[in-house]
Amino acid sequence: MIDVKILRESPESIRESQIARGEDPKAVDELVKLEAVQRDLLQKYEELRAEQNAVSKKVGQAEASERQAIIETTKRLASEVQQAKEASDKARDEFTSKLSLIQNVILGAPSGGEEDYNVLETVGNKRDFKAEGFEPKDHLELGEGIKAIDVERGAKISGTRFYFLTGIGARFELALINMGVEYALENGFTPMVTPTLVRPEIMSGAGFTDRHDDEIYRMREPDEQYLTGTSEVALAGYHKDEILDLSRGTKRYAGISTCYRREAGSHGKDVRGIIRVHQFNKVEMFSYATESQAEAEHQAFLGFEKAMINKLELPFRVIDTAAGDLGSSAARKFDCEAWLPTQNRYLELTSTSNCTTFQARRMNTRYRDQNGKTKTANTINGTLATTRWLVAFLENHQQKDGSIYVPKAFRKFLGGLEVIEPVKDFCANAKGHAKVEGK
RNA sequence: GGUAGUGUGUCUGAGUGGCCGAAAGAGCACGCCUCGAAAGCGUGUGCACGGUAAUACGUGUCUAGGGUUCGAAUCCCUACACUACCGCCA
Repeated sequence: MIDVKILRESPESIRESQIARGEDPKAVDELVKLEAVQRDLLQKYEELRAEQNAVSKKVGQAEASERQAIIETTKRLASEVQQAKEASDKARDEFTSKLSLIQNVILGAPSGGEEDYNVLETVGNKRDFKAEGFEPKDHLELGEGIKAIDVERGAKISGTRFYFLTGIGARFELALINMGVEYALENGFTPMVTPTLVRPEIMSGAGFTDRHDDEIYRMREPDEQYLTGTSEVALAGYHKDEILDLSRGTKRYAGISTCYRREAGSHGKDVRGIIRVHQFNKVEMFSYATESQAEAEHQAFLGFEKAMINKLELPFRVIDTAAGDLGSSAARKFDCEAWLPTQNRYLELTSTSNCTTFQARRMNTRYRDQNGKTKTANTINGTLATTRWLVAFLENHQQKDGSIYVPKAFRKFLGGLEVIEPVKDFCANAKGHAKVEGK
């Protein structure tokens, strides 16, 4: 939720932000009017209420003889107050429900839609498979070759866009998570295994509202929880209604959780393999920061993501996402996208957003500044590692014979494996991939 | 799932219809004392919104939402949470 103060004091900045996102700025003008109406009605109610309180107070002190007369007048007042309150509440509800539809005010993001991102940086070199003398295979073919991915049985068991990670695939997943957690620890994050079912107010507080029905799983009645698509949701709610001490730096958490996404709006997109799936695992960075810490923390998150991708020796680029492609909570978002040789395009591996005060406002998470004043906290989130990395890993590190090179920094998390060899038979242990470091 | 109890400010905790935004203590801030600190003493100390040049002032807030009443921390209902016991279960 955006700050009402900004709406009152500089609605122009919100208008501009909405325009950059490709939204109709008329909604902002309407909100300004609604806010004034709402405030006016609130004042009227409060005046009446003050009068009622004053008169009611006299009842207790009055002599028995005059008490009855006073009660008569307060009775009349009480019904007026009731009416004024109803009018005021109604105006407030209308205002807040419309206010909550306004997305966060952007912070330097380029304006425009999905294609209007800025490329900030390109890291590493794309491999030249022609020069190497073979046609690259895609991640699914490779994954099946080393018996790491089984989408057929995934579909049999759960439906399309589900998969099994088998043998070395399952080990890759655990290794990646372990590497992420170890790296997070080195950088002052507290690892957290989070709930993946959350109450509706946590879901909407984090900025995932019912508007996103086609993206979100929800429990059947009478259970009201949502399945979260990222541990960001649980971590954004973790400090709900709390006042944090951020005087010694940001509060950093690394959420480890399974993530669930309906992907109902993405028919026909990324249908092959495990690029876009309903369920995956993720290590997610999440930070609470003061106003002055927030942008630096966002940059730090981007740095952590780049470092992690470098550990896997993947070629990638960093983009500054355009306003129209930001989530409603984000004021700015950087994505790291790995090169996908078989599709001749980049694929999003990480995403880090600065949500400024948008999430924390509804969660009522605050901190005290140097003067002891309470202020709404800023939240920053970012992917540290996730199942999708397997796709980029397989495609970029494949060798002519279908084996997969394991980057040095990653080996210790994978039992010392240097190369993953294709295997004929399904094999749940490492014996089928026996090239171990040092041997 | 059932029954019972509990839910008060940063924390502990008093408060059973008007004198309660709330005793007391702790914590915190400031001052005195001290070379400095601790102890001691004194003063102050919630939040949100409206309002003001700033004060003043007003409204709301004792888990949340309803209700009763002229008036609710206090009485009633519902939800949520916690605790205990029972049941069930990995």
